[in-house]
Amino acid sequence: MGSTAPAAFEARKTPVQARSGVTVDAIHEAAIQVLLSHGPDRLTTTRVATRAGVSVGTLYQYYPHKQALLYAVMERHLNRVVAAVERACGESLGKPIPAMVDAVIQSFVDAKMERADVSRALYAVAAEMNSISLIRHTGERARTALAAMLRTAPGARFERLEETVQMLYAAMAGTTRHVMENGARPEAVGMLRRELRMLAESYLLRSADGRGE
Amino acid sequence: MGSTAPAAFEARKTPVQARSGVTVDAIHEAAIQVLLSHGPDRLTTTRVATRAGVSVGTLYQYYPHKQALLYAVMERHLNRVVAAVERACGESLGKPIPAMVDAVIQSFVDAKMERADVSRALYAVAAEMNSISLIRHTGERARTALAAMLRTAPGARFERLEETVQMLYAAMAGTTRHVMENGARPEAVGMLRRELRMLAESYLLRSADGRGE
DNA sequence: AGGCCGGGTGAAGGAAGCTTCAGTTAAGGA
DNA sequence: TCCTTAACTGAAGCTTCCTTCACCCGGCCT
Repeated sequence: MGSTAPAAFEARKTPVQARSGVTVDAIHEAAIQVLLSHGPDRLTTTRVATRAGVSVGTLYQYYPHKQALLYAVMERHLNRVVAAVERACGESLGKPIPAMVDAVIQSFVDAKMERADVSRALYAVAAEMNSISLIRHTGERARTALAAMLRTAPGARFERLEETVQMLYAAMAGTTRHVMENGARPEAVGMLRRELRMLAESYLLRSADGRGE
Repeated sequence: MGSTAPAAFEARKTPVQARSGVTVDAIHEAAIQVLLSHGPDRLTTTRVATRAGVSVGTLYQYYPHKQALLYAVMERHLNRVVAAVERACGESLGKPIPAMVDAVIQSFVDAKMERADVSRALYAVAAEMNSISLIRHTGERARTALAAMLRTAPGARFERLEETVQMLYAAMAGTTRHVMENGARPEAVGMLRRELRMLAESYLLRSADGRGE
């Protein structure tokens, strides 16, 4: 985990005994809770530690500073989501576009929703991590997987695949974020699933010269 | 200005003489500069004041606290953008869907780009204003205008206009944000314009039962 | 000329947080 | 059982900022 994390954000020490593993998890979870209940600017290391049931000192044993903690939480979440997208893409190679869309949109939304609270909490953090490449890099991975998949769509010929994929991904991420930031109510999620599929499908079919099936 | 701003965020005093108007503008501009060069969490009132060429005291003469300043900057920008969308919608009543899309997407992207730096700087702030209704409220206005426009599209019958509009707006905002956060390079903006139009058009035509002409 | 007032100044008080470190507690092997 | 070492503790130092307030400047009216 975190093999590509910039030096400044690397974890301080790796859990050896079992209990410390539990502690790290508790800290992660606490960070999310605090993020949600107090907001990003009122997240203090002490608060996180208290919520996790440990002392601040313990927190600093695993993370060199506050930012590193947030980075780790973010990383864990993003990895989960891209992994889901990559899997869906891999399993849809060669299928017609509508099937691809079904698979990808579903797994994407599912991954986000499985820990909707985390997603929601992290959007706020993301802004302050702007300069960091983590997010950029993760998006890159997702787009690569999508492009690889679309290239195998039977009968489809994308004029500018790069751009199409970029747009597709931005639309996916953007609309999902929107729903999240408005509370992710079940009916809103249902509508997201339905409409996002429609949006993606109509856009892709239109972009694919050869009609995509 | 700011007639709907919550009491806690209201400006302290309204400029009377000309020079104070200049000062307020300078402070606004400085806030944006600092936001861009230092990031939201390193924006300090002193830094903003210095950059604006005034002293902190002056800043506090117009805004009761830091948040109020950021609120004001945000408000000004959002108003500009929604106004542009509302105008485009108003002028496109009764036109066929592709024409509507052309007008709206163009004015939206234009409005964002006219002060791309502001847009970019404010995304970061937005996260910390999550609880505030300003953003929600502005989105509402935009969606209302879009819905009113789409209702007049000849030959189109939208099954679930509410949802369609919500999705459309989320896609517009989401993709634009994406481009912004990646630096808004000219070619990226060009691609945004082109692809967003295509995406919106194909989605809307597909959503409109009656084909929308 | 005198004084009123919009506008401006910036040192200093005080709160809030991050991070450290000297010291304590608990595991697990010998 | 004893000892080494991982894990944990939390008060205190230090820094950073927000915000205030007592005071200054200069135009304009009488």
